[in-house]
Amino acid sequence: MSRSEHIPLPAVRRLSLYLRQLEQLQARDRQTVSSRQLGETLGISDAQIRKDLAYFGQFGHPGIGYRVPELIHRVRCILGTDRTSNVLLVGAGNLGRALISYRGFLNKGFEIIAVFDDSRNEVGHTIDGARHIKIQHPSEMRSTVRKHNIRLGILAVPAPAAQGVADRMVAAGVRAVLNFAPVRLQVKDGVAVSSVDLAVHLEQLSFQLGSVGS
Amino acid sequence: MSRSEHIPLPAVRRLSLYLRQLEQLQARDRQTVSSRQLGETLGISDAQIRKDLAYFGQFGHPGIGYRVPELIHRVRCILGTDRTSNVLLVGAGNLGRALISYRGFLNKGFEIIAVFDDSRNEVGHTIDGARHIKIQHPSEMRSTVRKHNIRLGILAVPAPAAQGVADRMVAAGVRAVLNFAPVRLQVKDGVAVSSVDLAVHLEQLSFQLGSVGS
DNA sequence: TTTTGTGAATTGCTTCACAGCA
DNA sequence: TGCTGTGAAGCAATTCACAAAA
Repeated sequence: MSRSEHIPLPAVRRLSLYLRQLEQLQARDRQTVSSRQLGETLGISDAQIRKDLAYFGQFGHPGIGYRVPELIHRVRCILGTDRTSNVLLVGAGNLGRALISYRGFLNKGFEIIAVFDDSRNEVGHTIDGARHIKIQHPSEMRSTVRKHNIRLGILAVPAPAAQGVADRMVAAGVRAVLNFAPVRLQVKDGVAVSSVDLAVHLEQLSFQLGSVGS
Repeated sequence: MSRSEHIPLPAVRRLSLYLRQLEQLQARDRQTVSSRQLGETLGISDAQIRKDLAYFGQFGHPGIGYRVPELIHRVRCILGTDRTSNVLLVGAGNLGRALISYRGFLNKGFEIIAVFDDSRNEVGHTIDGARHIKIQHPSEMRSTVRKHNIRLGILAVPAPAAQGVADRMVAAGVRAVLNFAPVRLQVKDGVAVSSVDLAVHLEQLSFQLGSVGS
């Protein structure tokens, strides 16, 4: 069962949602949860949840449901967030700074430990928000990636620079890129890209506004 | 053909990508483009593009392709971005400020014209970045929404506050919400929600890292 | 009972392949 | 010839429904 029989990407995305909900349940000292209960808050069917989890193994207990702490551990292992990953970020503009100071990353298993920007007046300076991260010049990227075993990079530069920076990141050894630029990135096989595209989100909402009619 | 025969949501999302690519082509004075050419840069098949566009009408010219300026106009009308929409934003923290100063919105047909935050030391102050937007208290939301005919709201507050703010936005008359909080928002029928979920993106990438093996 | 895990049925989306038009 | 628009075919994802387990 476990891996290899081809897992739908939507199932992986939902796994993240399950994990978050499970963490909330754990915070309330809930010991077990059924697929139906888990799905209710998330608007996902019980069958969907069981099938999603079954792609990765048998974690449930018939008649009982899923044990919350156990399932949290299993899902974290599946997603690879059972240990914290070092992350780099390129682009110390408004968005980049907002991401750096975003608290949510750390307890999700990600830590931004290096920031790059090529503009003169940024390099060498420290980010305002607490943790003393010095902004480095991109030329140092390769050595930093090796030194801290960085596999994931966040791309928060303007669109015209995005592909060039992505190439640099991949050349430096980064294997997964979270892209905020409104551009389709070309990367070699074995490198994963996930894009956050604000225009697409806004236009999708705008379309839905038109469909319902005001 | 046009509306009503049920349009796949993925098709709407791709429409945004087509539009962006078309705008780039127009900037290079390209007059026409075939579905194959349009798809090449985006990694989308020609048949997919023709089918997506056919959900909304017949815009192409056999033997020629699609006329770039014409198709741009048509797609903007479909998405509802042929005229600029007034947008409000709640949450003047790091992320909120980054979004306000983000240039990309305006020429995509969206303008943030009102910002709300309930923390004492924010209300009344002006956002640093250029355009003199005063931060308002949420109690003024309803009147501002009516006054400026706002239908779309951006939610950039911490998770625990998100549902409450969403309720307030909907009560004020907002019909579409772009949500940045890691929470499943409950809204009444007729209100559209689209969520940007960083944890989901990061965990998806983390999973893919594990699948390929380092 | 309750609830899982899973084959079977179904729904939805994408690709194929070709008639028709320029 | 080149290219669109579209029914038919194929594939992928979701839901159904039930045997097995507690």
